[in-house]
Amino acid sequence: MALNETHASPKALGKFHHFLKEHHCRLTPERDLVLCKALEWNKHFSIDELCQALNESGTMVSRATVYNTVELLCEAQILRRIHVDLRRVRYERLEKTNFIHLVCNECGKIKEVRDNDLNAHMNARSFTAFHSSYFTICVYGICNTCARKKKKSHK
Amino acid sequence: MALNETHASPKALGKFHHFLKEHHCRLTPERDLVLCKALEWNKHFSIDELCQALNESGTMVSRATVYNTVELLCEAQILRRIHVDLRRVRYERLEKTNFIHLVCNECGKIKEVRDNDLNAHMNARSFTAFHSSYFTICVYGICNTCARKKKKSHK
DNA sequence: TTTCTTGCAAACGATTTGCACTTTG
DNA sequence: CAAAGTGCAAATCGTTTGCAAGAAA
Repeated sequence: MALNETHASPKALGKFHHFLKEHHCRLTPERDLVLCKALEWNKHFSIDELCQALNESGTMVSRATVYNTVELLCEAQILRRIHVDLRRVRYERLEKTNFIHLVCNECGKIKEVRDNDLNAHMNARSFTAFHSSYFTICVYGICNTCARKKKKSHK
Repeated sequence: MALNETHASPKALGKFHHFLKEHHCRLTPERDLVLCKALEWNKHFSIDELCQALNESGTMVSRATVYNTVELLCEAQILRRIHVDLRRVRYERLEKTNFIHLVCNECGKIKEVRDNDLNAHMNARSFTAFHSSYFTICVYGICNTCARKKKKSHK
């Protein structure tokens, strides 16, 4: 069940700090800022969106640091990376329910759909010689809006 | 059942030609060359690998044309694009059985695993207001080789 | 003959890197 | 104080684009 704990859940912050200590990394204000801002999203976001949001809230964190920190957050299993398409890598909270991502090949919009059976199946599944930490499912196709538009313009 | 019809299956070539005509695109030798070379793969490949293979077989096709043609082949439902990670977009024959891609976050290697139940489930599933044409499933984690290495070096 | 393709090279844009400066432990 | 992290700007690299020349229709 995806709880809507907006803003820095102390749980995630603690987890991150623990991860950093364990890996002999330093606790810096920038890292906390990035984490907190990232957790405000209830949907997937891009590095660029995260940077903009940080700028807008007046907290200055350089782009390079954001990249660096988001990478760490992925390793710490707090965020998950989704590769939707060529130029849009996106991130989301790992604790969120795992949705199916419906990607429209025309307009690029992403819709999220839940599939409990599928989740159960994937979570139960194990692989030989491989330790899985998370998975992503993307379905590519065309959304109704674009399909309608295409039909109209085509003939 | 993934048949191993190496080299240009005339079926795919015909399909491509039909697609091109339907979309008022021209039939060019370059497009055929790219298609044929792409079909030689039984695994996923990158644009770069495709270009290299074309060069090695002495057939000169410019990189831009390869990009262009592969795009067309995706639209024609002959190839499928897989977004495994940040810098590696890969392609594979669409007619191939849909495998689960196990991606190692350490070494980047991709292993393919079949899951018939999952395939059946996904193929049977339909989505509201969305017409799906294909899907990809990626599981991220760490392969045994890397896990072993990590354990050794860490402590 | 007209329009689409090709090939080249330049442009692009997200990500990475090098380096001097700052901060944490 | 030493080592790690930060910010900036430059470098990188896969992909895209503009345009002149060439080839389908």
